[in-house]
Amino acid sequence: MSEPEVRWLTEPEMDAWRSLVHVSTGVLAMLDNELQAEHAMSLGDYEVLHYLSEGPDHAVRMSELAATLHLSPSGITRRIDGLVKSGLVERRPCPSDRRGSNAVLTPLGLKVLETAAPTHVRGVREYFIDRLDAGQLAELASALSRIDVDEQRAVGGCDSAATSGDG
Amino acid sequence: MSEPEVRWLTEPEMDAWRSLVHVSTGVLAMLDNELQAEHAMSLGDYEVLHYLSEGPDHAVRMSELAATLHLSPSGITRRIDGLVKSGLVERRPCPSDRRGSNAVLTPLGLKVLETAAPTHVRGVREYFIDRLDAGQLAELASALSRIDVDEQRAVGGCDSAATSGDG
DNA sequence: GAGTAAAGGTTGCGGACGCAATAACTATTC
DNA sequence: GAATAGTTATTGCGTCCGCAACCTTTACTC
Repeated sequence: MSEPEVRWLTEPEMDAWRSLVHVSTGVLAMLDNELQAEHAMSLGDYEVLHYLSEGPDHAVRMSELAATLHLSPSGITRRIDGLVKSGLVERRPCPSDRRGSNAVLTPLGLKVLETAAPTHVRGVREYFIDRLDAGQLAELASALSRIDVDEQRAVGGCDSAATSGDG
Repeated sequence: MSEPEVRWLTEPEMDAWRSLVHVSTGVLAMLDNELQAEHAMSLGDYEVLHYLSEGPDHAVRMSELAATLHLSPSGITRRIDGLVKSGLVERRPCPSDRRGSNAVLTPLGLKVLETAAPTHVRGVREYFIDRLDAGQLAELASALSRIDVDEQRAVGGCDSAATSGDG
């Protein structure tokens, strides 16, 4: 038994795929640059703070953070390490499961998040939202929602995104 | 003069943005995992080979590779370093500009690309293309094409993506 | 309860990559 | 032509993060 026939991508399919990668990695890089320049903060850290701010009591389980942000266990551990060292996040034992930890937003962390938020939101608008009309945005969201990534294992060498790079 | 009024994101706007990031980093991570598992190759390397295969004489300028893949100059240098060490790519001086280098696909590199391509294409279909109908795909491509990332500087700390990086 | 399997989280290690500095070359201005 | 500024690519250094190994706690099986 040999190859079960490859269905190569058509031109429009290839275009759509490349656009998705190019746009998302490009916009993410620009947002990161802006946060870095104006608030000395990475987009990754911003995303952690933002997600914590939505959790009950501003607390989220480490494993949940990792899954949401597509980080490995060690990745989320060290990201939280950094935020703890900066005083933006605290680690607390999880009451219901003594294996686990919660990452908790500190008052300072909330303050920093609120300070950085305008920069981030402005960027998301400028580079993404405001370039589409409401209809396009709805179509795009609907299309993307059909692609439920989390049914599969998605942690691992995220290379270029980072490039896919990757990373 | 204080804040020039932040236009916060509406619910659907936020959804669209988060979906874009989540889907793209997630799909990139899965594709990278598959290439890694089946061909011991990163998605980033695959993308370089693929892009080289489309250049005239299978050659592309370093700076052009960097811009296309959203990598910094040092990033593309070391990625090519690795591919040269594996024998998949050669470096050649650029005839028209003696500062520059071309990365050139070797016969082995082309062979490796062709071997890995079915895995990659199958993944792109499975996780992305085949979950949308033709209309959705066209809408999505059209929407994304409105977001021309390269008008701005997009190289810099591409953090989460790369999500991972999203990857 | 004892024994095994599985899950949550941390650490050592190594790879990938951005930034700053540098070298080589080109373009521009005088 | 000389001087200056800009572009291209590479290297030193530091950071981020995935993998594998490990420890602790929980879940499952008997």
